[in-house]
Amino acid sequence: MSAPHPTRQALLDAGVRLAEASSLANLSVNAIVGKADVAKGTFYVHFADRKAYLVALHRGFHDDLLAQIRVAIEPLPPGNERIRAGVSAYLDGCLKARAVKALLLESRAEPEITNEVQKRNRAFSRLLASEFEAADAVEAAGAARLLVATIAELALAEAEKGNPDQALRRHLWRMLAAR
Amino acid sequence: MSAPHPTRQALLDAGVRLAEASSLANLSVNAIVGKADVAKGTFYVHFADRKAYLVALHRGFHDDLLAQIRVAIEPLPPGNERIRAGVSAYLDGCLKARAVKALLLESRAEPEITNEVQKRNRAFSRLLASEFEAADAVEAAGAARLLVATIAELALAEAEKGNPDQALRRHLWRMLAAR
DNA sequence: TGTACATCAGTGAACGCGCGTTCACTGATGTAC
DNA sequence: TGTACATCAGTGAACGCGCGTTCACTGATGTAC
Repeated sequence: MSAPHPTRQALLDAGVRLAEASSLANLSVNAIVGKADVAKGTFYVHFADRKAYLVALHRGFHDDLLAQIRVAIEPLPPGNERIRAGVSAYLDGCLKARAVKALLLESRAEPEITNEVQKRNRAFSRLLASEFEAADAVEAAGAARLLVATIAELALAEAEKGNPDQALRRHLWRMLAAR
Repeated sequence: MSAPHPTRQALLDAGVRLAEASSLANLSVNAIVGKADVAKGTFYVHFADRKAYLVALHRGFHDDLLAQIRVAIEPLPPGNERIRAGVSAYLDGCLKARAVKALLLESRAEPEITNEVQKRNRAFSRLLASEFEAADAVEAAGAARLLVATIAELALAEAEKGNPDQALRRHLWRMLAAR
């Protein structure tokens, strides 16, 4: 993992800060370069176009989340405790990243990055399905897809609230067990 | 329920047809009046601005869905069968409305109508929670919220597929039972 | 050590474009007398 | 029946605006000789 160019990173950081404060729709190139305090042309030194920038922003967000999940589940043996640890890592990671509302939800509307979001959600679903000791792999995949959507909704609910919602998490554990 | 003005209805129909074909982002006033074959100024005869139009579009969509659900559950006694009938009516209604992808998902990004979407989702949640014969009303509300998100995701999955996904629905019934 | 050239991140004015919205106007229909 | 006026949906050219993108240029740093 080579160190990214500092100005490129500054532009991505500016995007995260903007997404924290408002919505993806306000992530204009003007706003980004304003926040990063660089000239407009500089944006195009580091990104082919706005679409490429948004994809990069997403990728960074999800890569971070995935890394946190891996750290959380790595020491645990397969089983429900491991699954809950992974899901908790996801939810806690979302809570720390206050840009989650914009990145998780609103970006689904931008046709340019829908593919990226779907790819990431499928990756999460596969990860979850692989934890189910399922006799039928197809059934596990279906269950995982619905559960990933449920988990994302919970992350949004907590993002609005600002802190963990234990009652909702309890419901989630029950759904995970019922699968 | 008084009959709406025909031109106003034509503008709303044009929006639905556009949403079926592409995304909400493409629902520009230009595109709408083009599809409805009226002058641009006519749009503002019937709607205060674009935001008011989008809210009206949503309201129509959800009112239809709710009416279908009410018809489906009305003759049934309380219980799991009634819940499944209501959810099935929702999913089947979404499948018939091919604009569902745009209206259900992408509109969450438009800050102007987020409130409207949240209000409607809360209404669905309350409807679902009221079907649970719960000792604890607070717990039922939490479960209902997560389940509404799961059901919406399933509707999206079926919208992409084009027909009912029985395996996913089976998972949903299991989650509804586990609640 | 000094000169010439190459590289490349950074600059910011300028561009065309499509957007949402406005507004003076038209023309059909209804109402008053 | 005819005339004058009011109402109101509909028109479309024109508006200002902010957007994403381009491009000729700058200036610092590295390389060759």
